Amino acid sequence: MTSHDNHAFKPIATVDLAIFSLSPAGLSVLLVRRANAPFSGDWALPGGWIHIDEDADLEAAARRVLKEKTGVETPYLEQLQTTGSRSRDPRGWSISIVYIALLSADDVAERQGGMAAEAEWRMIEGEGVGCPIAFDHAALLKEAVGRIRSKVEYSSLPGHLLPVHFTLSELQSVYETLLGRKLDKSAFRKRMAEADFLEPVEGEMRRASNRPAQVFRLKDTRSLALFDRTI
Amino acid sequence: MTSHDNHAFKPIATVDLAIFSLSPAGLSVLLVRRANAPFSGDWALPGGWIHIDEDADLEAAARRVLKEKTGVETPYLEQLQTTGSRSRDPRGWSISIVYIALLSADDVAERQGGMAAEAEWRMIEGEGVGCPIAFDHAALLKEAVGRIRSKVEYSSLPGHLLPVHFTLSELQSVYETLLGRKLDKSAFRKRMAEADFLEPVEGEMRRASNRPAQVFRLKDTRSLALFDRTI
DNA sequence: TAACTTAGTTGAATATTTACACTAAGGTTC
DNA sequence: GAACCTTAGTGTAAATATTCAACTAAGTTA
Repeated sequence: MTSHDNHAFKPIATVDLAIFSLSPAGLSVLLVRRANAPFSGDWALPGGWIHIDEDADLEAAARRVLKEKTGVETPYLEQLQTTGSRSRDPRGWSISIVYIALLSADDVAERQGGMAAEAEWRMIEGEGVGCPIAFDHAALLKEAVGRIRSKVEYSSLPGHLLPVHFTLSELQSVYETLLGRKLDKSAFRKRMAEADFLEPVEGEMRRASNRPAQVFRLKDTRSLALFDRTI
Repeated sequence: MTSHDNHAFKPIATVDLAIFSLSPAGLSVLLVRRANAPFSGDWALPGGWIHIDEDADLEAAARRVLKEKTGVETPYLEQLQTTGSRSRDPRGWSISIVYIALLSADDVAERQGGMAAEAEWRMIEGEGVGCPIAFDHAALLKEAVGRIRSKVEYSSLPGHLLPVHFTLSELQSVYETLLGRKLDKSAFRKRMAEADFLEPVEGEMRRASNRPAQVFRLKDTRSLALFDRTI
């Protein structure tokens, strides 16, 4: 290519994932305990090398890592950002391509067995988890949490954390939990209707000791719907 | 680290830039002509290897490339996305970290000399330039143009393409050009005032054969202001 | 069957947006 | 220098959207 071709820099490159799910009190992220140096024994975001033979592209690598750690194959997945520097890994100049994955509560419930050993869900408190984590993963997690909280304001993001089937009241409740404030029921329903990302599951009603509620599902589990305005 | 440590994959990694400026009819992007294989002689987004000794982190690498190609040191710079795949470069599995840079019209005017030879401004028409470009750069450019057009709707982005000093009418005109539609003057001025990213240059007025206009500048040339709603 | 609970809708008061007209401040023309 | 032209900048009334809270609906439980 250029004169640089001879000493073309090949960095250490990993794909790391901030995998989120919903716990009753709010957002949780999946952490794994590192088995080897550096940071052996510390908690970290799950990640791994790109497998040149196995992975066709970056997103495929992210899906592979996700499947290895959780057993889940069809999450909502989006690229967050890439960090790279001389100092973030003691082994040398390294790059991390970070993805955000959102797991449906159904996936979390079903795949308890498929979870990697030494993996653990940790509640998000404020901008991160309460304990130190390896590398610059605390900063990456902070970015991820910021992106998620921001997108709750103007997208269908919370719908991707619920079970496949849910009611409007359940959806509203997740928005309220993630936003940390109450929403008006009628305004909320109007926004959801406008954004047009839900479809009723015909004939399915959630029954309790009161008026039954219509059950809905996402029209598209692979992409977010964006609102014209904040919720 | 893990058993992968022995065959830790080290991809080809470059930092590539979509450098935008304003021409009278709209947005332009800087392309360079490739001197070597692959795609020798083709136009491409400017980019380069990471210099392990010179660059502390990815953004530093992007700034270095930008300075080499344009002479500009203080642009607005933001990371767009990272692509990586087996097939995007014939030399093997490769990664490109793509940045968007916005150049002030003053920078473009002043640094005509500092520009790299074999570099050229190309008008954006629709989603890209009218001619084929190397690698997957057409797709990257399309993403970059999409991000820019989207951010015009809810941010101060167009202000970073103007000369350092400008009037509100000039700013509105850039918004209109990039959006492809006319805006209401009074609503536009209200948005700008709310967003609070402009400061008047005291005593400076743009004079013509009509009422003089107050001259403004950005309060912060390194970051975008985001609006509460679309413009 | 009355009471209770949550689902889902309606509507009046309030705030925001939009469209457009208006005033302001120069230079230019005659 | 007065009338006129052009663009800067502001004001306002009508239309639209949001907010807040009450209302009706449909089930279970006592």
